[in-house]
Amino acid sequence: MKRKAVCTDPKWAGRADCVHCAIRQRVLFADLPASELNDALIVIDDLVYGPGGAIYRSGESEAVLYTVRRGLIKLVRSLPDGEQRVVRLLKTGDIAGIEAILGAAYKHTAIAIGEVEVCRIPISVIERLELHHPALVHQLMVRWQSALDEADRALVEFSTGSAEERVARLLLHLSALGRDGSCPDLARQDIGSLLGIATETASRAMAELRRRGGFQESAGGNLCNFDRILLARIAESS
Amino acid sequence: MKRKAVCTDPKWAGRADCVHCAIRQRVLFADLPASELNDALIVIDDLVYGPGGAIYRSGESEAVLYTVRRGLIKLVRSLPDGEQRVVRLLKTGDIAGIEAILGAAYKHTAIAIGEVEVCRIPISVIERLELHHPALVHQLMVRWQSALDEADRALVEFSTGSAEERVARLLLHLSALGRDGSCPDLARQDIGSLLGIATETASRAMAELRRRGGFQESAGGNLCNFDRILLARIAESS
DNA sequence: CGTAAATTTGAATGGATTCAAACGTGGTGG
DNA sequence: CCACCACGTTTGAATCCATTCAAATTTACG
Repeated sequence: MKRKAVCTDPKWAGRADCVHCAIRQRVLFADLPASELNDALIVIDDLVYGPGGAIYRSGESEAVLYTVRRGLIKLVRSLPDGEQRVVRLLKTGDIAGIEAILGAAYKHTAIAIGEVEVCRIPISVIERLELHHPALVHQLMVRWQSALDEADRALVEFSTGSAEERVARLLLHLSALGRDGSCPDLARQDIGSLLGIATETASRAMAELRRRGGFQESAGGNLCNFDRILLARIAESS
Repeated sequence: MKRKAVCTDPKWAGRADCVHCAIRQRVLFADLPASELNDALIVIDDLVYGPGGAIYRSGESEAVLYTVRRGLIKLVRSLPDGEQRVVRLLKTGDIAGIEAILGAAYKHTAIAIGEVEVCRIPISVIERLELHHPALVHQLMVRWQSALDEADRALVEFSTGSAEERVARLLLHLSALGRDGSCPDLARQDIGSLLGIATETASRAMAELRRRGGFQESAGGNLCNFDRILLARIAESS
């Protein structure tokens, strides 16, 4: 119901071209032969979401999963009392909504941070490919495991220690994502929700780390020039 | 190297008997025919660990995973600075060390809380059964997903809000595990490490909840008679 | 029964939160 | 083009909750 006729959907960027995909070796179909992919990609769409755009919402079930091609996605989960928390961040190559494979409703709401490009892959494609390619099953397991690793990281690194330690660990993590050593400047509210601290506390910690030379901000509003040694020292100074 | 000759290992309780297993419908082999299991169980051991016993340790790689038959296991992860945190608890039917399927080293240290009985399943058994039974693959995915759910729960419910809220949520969770409405009285240190609060804070919060009638303690040192309505109200009183 | 370990309780400290206000910035409309 | 508003960020100050250190108490166990 979300999907309109192709040309009227502002998010639609085109049919996917898995065979020539620039990040193919990083995604789910890494181990599949090109011949198999041609059949699949007729139903795989390439979508672009703007900042704050919702890829899917908690409780929906669409029988679709998404591969992140570009940008950063936050997975948000709500507490019964209305408070909500960012559970983890998804980067290029990660999968959003993997629980759809099991027929389950989405467990989180997935929101684009900045501009995000994703591939929308129906579960039916996975199921069809799965039959003949055990490698895909293995890839799925790898993805599940790395989601689990990230979840554990969120708990151990981002939810333990003082506010400054947590922010330092987050910056170390983010700065290691891209290859150019820069990373988007997250909203203070998102930082707080991810680290389990108040927005103001996140702002204070960021200001303090910048003042101490832990990082700088580039023209495009990105963070750069991280002093990883300094940040690492702060991150472990319990 | 940990495994001694069968009869000299004090943990060894016998060969597994999957076909007649009392919790078979709750474990990994739920969907497999009995005929297949007979071949497998010759290498599946039934082990019993005492309180504090280590099923495996972080960094080891044994090509073995474990099914929890009885008791509670805590998965512990250490921070670089030496501090350690309980990442999540495993209950009857859960799998410990599922990452071994991917050939990875164990990501946590698994410690028995109270007496714990587990089945020790070599990965080779999984791989052999996997070939002919897609249902097992599906079961594995289900397990991975539920581990992920539990990890998210640890973050959202156990690592958010005031100390009292967290303890109330933990008690609600624990009291829902067994069918008799009782649960083991966790060590205050474990509660603290699981909820990200100090041991003393955990003790104070438990005392306060007991004083308010949130639960009582039975003869066996277990907790019982939970006032789930009261606990739920406390858990959501942000 | 006696020692070690865990739990509980107390009091002081400190860090994070909260409430408020000031500041900067981007966008809209006059 | 500028005024103005909305929104996010930053900063300040008071409060509160959790931590920390310490000691008392209970429990577990040889």
